[in-house]
Amino acid sequence: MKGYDTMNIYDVSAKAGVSIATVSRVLNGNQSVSAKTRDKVLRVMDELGYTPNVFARGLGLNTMKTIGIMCTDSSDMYIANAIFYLQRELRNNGYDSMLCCTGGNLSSKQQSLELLMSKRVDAIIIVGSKFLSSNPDSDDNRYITDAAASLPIFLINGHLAGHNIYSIICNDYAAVYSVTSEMIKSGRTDIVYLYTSTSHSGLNKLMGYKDALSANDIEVRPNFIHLCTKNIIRAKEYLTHLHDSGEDFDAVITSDDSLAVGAVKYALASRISIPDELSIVGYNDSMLAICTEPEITSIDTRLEELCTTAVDRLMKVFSGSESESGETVIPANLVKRGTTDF
Amino acid sequence: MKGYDTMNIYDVSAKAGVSIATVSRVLNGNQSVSAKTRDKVLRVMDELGYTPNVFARGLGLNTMKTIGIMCTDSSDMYIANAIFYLQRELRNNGYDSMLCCTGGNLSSKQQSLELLMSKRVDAIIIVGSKFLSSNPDSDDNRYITDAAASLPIFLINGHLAGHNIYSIICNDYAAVYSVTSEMIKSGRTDIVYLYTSTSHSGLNKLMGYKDALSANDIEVRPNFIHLCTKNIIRAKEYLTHLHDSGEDFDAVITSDDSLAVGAVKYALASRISIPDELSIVGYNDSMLAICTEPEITSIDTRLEELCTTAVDRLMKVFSGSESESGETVIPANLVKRGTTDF
DNA sequence: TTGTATGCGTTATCAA
DNA sequence: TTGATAACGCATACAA
Repeated sequence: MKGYDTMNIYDVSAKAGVSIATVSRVLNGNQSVSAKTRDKVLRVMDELGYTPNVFARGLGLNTMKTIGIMCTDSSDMYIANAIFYLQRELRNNGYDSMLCCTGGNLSSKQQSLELLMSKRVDAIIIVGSKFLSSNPDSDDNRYITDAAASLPIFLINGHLAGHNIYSIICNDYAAVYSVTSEMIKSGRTDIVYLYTSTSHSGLNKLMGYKDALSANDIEVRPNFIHLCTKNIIRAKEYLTHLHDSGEDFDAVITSDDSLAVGAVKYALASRISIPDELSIVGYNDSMLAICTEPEITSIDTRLEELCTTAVDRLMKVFSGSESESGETVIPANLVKRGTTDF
Repeated sequence: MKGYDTMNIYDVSAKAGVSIATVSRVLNGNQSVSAKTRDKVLRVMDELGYTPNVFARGLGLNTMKTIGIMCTDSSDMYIANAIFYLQRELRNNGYDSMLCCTGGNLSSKQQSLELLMSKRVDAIIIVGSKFLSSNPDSDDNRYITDAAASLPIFLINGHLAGHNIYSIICNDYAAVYSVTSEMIKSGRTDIVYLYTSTSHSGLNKLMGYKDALSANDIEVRPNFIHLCTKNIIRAKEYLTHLHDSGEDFDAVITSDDSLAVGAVKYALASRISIPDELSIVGYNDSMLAICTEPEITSIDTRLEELCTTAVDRLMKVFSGSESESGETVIPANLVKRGTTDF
């Protein structure tokens, strides 16, 4: 007993003694069906275990009520959470989702997008700023703007200009600027910045750090800024190296909790007290932030709001009540824990 | 400029001066087309930017080349990783995936399964033992065995008996039995076991712990076994409580890395040295295991192998070369780190 | 309120 | 090797 049953609208119509048009009307909640007829049809559908065939439906309507979700790597905790929220919200609005994890390779991204489009998804949501090329001059994002001619493209935590392209982003610049300023106000001056990515979002954060220093007349020191891979070990190693080479620093701000964990591990290994001698700030407020002792002060980027907002806007685009492309910005939120004393 | 272009097989046939049947043959790589005709058709397709309509195709073939993936919560790191691997493997085999995160609610699970089936997915992969009801006597898993009448159901890290149901699981019992034995052999006798779930897999692990104790003539003490939610804090609290109530223990084995992190935090807070005074073992070998200082010895459940094996078997089922339902068991692997001294 | 007829874009069967 | 044509299951414009 394999494969789907192949009950169709004709079977229902025959058994119910009505036309297929009437069955179809019942199926689609059309009002102009008498209650009596409707009940009969519904009863027959139930008896027969009938389920409508999505292909036939899609053929006429040319939509599957399905949204494509693309990301580079769904095992990244931040992205995994986004997928969860998006999927839940879409479902609440009667849409399903089809997931594509592409990896970092450009041609693989292009291929995935083509694949989703060949499945006739109704829109595409791209999660994570790393998905996009951060070089605005290159043609590397061209395939996305091209696709936007056919269907709405939403970017969660990413930015791309273009018609039919919608960005929902967290105010990363303001978040880092603000926490850096607070750090300075609390008396720290030698603040290291560790980051993971040169994406649009990554560069915004970095700029927030730099500008906050400048605004307080603190010199921006190149060796206090370091690009790590998203990796606990690398962060720990770099700080150890910095320390061993005689540099003094009393705070570390990071673009990801994993790097902050690395900073904590560096301090523990070097017998440096947290937060007295070293203050540490993470980013994303993930589970990693509460794994260490002390637990890590972290910037909550309000991912859930980003996702619900994206789906809300998408539904508005579908209903025609929103047509303006552009950015929606959501402010971040600082969660204070044991690695800071302000 | 919205919506998909609607080039079809007729446009191609007209422009190429052949029948739609011939176009279809070219599309499907049918051999009985002359090279000359094939080239012409391909050229026209390219010029027109034609892409076949999946709905029309699905209507005839009744398949979308899409696999449904179900889980309770894709933001769980273990599951997020599984989704990543599955999606990659399926893609390599020409299949796409449709994700459904259901939450823990039974009716929501049933609804999701119906939804996936209504989209005519070709098979369903269920990830995580928590998805299933662990009560074999209840009818709570009935909807799954029913669905198996229509399409193959695969379980990653879950078990359910039934025709057309395939389980790919890690040998959790053996893994915990083995690490507990090793712990005992290294001289520990007062071993606490913390676990997160009473799923099939969860109970197997617990049994491994109990049996290892019994095999070494060590008493199984009820208060040394504790069910936490998957939560760092709860684990820490319970151990603190145990310690404060005067119980002596020299090892903690857990069913999840998060609980092991809690154990480490307990030890740090109570100034108990690791691993000298307290030895700790985690489970799943996730990123959490390397967040703490010292890093946590953890059981690698070979999730990637589980996933690739599942997809391999699925493809065999599709090709008809595998028809036997049943379990595939993959052994776990102990990754030794700083929280143990054996 | 209900029914009839047609189109949607393929694949597959049968003839030529 | 090709072409004509019949499914495939549904939605919908138009008739009744």
